[in-house]
Amino acid sequence: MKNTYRIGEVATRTGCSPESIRHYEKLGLLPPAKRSEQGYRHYDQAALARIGFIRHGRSLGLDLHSIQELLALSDHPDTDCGAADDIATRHLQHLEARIAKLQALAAELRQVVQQCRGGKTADCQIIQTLYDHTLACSEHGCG
Amino acid sequence: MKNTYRIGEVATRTGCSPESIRHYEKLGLLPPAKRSEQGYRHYDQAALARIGFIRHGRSLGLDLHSIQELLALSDHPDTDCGAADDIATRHLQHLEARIAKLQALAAELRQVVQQCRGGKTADCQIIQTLYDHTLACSEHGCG
DNA sequence: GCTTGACCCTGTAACGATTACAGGGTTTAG
DNA sequence: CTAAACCCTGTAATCGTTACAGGGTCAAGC
Repeated sequence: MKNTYRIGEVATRTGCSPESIRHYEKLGLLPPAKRSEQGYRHYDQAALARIGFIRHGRSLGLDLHSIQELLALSDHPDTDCGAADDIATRHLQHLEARIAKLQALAAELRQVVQQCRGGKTADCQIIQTLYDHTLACSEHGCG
Repeated sequence: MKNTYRIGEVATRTGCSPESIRHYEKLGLLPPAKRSEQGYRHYDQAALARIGFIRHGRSLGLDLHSIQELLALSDHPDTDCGAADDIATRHLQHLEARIAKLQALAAELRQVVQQCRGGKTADCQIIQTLYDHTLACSEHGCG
């Protein structure tokens, strides 16, 4: 059981590329890593946990700014939890809005695809629909 | 009824910013616009229709590369319609996959948010869950 | 005539998160 | 001793859009 890891091993353990880890450090989500005499970054378990935190947040679709806010809250255990709840709830609403929009898009695209009866491009209903604004934009206010 | 429009008027008519129009031209989705003596771009009805095509494709979530392919097909009316169908179908599948992923994310995030009971950050379940990989990653293979 | 504001032009950089280099040094295994 | 695999920094690419900077053109109003 090693107590420190170089960036490559951290990458394999966390599923986070070395480039991303360095990027997080540059952005301030990670504190400057300790360096060996040759300048190699070394990470301990706490750093691994922090990178895992970031990765998990990213896998939930949180942006790095939100994750940074959550990390800042985590670094100050005495602050109120409501701020964290706000960030997560805000993101959840953002997600739900995006899902709704994508579903509307998919429904419209499904309709467009179904209109295709084969044949030549000149008669293709997919292309015709894209040219004709009034058809596909009628159901939801696009543009 | 004018027969040509300057870029600003095209922008208001199509809902596409002048910057984007110039960008589409640089990328080759639009042919080089005719210029006035002073170098101002001028557009006719056909160009307006083409920009509308692009905008509509974008509003459906198509990327500019796919739109360029569709425009190329549209420019060659004798080609087979199947290629257009492929592009649209491929994008639809892409959309559906993204929706499914976002829904899984939202479900997980909803669960995380519900665990928050208020209080101090030190006890916040939102932050704890982000630190703890095993909890939230169990349901779908994240990472 | 002269200024003000609204246009237009080009080229470049920013956004967010990641990836891919180039160009160089270090470690490790054969 | 050498080749592969690793590490470093810094820069540029990706995607589509927006925002500049720095300059030219044209209309209306004084």
